[in-house]
Amino acid sequence: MTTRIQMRNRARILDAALEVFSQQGFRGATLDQIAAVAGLSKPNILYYFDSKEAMHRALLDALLDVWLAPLRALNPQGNPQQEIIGYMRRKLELSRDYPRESRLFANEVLQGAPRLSDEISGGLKSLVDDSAAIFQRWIDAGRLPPLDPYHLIFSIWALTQHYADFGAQIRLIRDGADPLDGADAYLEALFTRLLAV
Amino acid sequence: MTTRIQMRNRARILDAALEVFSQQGFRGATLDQIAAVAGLSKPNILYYFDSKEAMHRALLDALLDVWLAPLRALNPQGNPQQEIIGYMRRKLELSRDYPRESRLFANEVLQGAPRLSDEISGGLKSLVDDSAAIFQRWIDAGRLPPLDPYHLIFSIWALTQHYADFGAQIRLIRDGADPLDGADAYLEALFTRLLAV
DNA sequence: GTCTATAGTCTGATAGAC
DNA sequence: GTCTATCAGACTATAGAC
Repeated sequence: MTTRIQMRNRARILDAALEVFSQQGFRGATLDQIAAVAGLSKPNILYYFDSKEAMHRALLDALLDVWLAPLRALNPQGNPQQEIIGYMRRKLELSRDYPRESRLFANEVLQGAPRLSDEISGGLKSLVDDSAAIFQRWIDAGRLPPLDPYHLIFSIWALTQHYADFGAQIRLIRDGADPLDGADAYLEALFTRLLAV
Repeated sequence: MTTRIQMRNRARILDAALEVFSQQGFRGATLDQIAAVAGLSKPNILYYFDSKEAMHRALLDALLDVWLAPLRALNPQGNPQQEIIGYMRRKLELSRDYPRESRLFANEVLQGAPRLSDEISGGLKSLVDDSAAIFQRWIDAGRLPPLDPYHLIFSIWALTQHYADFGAQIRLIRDGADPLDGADAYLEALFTRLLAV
């Protein structure tokens, strides 16, 4: 049986682990740091998770649903421009609301995705293939300009995730301002121009 | 005096360090790994560099010139569309020719840029400010659409560096193909559409 | 469930022979 | 200049008291 205290502690540990892993990467993070952020002792967090890797895996697995939800929400029957810009907006919201998750994912991919499970990578690939097929049909129907569908998806990821993953650099250049200031309007203008037929 | 052997060993160590740091991050990298890749013993690489951090610093410092060169090549007297697309192309070439350097930099920024020297960050900021001012004058003259100059720069970085930094993810989705396949044509089309007045 | 204590391993760096 | 040997500290994980 799982008590309320157990659930609360698990949640606190995962939140602390996300905080540390997203900033330091897997190997850079230490259980001491995670325990300190969680406000628990080191053996205690290992009572809830078998190992450091188990914590990391739990975070990546939990990430999957949140991360792919915007792409799943794409409607093949909708208006191409509205659908794609809507997808971009939802991805940008993820950068705003879940920057730590974005950096956790970026850290993992940057290191060659060694701990990304087959489930995650497989689900990701088939979802991208399906979405690219939808884009291609819109292009064939003359409702979108002839842009490579895969690169279109990559460019949405690149543009939106950049604000979370490279936020430190943007803050440095813009004197500490919120990296996402003005990003909505800029990206909407960019995609409006890009997708016009 | 510095001999040829010393120079060659220094270069081998730096190349090995780049290989390991770019894939594992600063804390994830170990001197054992770097020594193995360099084909030298651990004490020997510490004979050439005082510490692990000294190696990392040497790499980041060497990175500065290469990394900022494309932005320096911007010509205020040139044609806005050609200048910006030319800048984008040179940045994309960096992702193709120096993906490890791109990932080294990404790792550093992702972790909050704790080891980015003031010289690097200061030089970066003033160069970006100058370039943004050039873009703004082009906009004021009606030669560019009214796009936020800073976000325009961020989007060039995001789009081009993504192919190096997230290459593992792209390779996974595209069945192992070269991440940069078709990127040139796609990005040229994107910026042609974006920058048209 | 949570703690202190600690085992066992890894890591950055140094000592000293050659 | 390069090696073997090794130190001191940090790290993940476990043992065992409570």
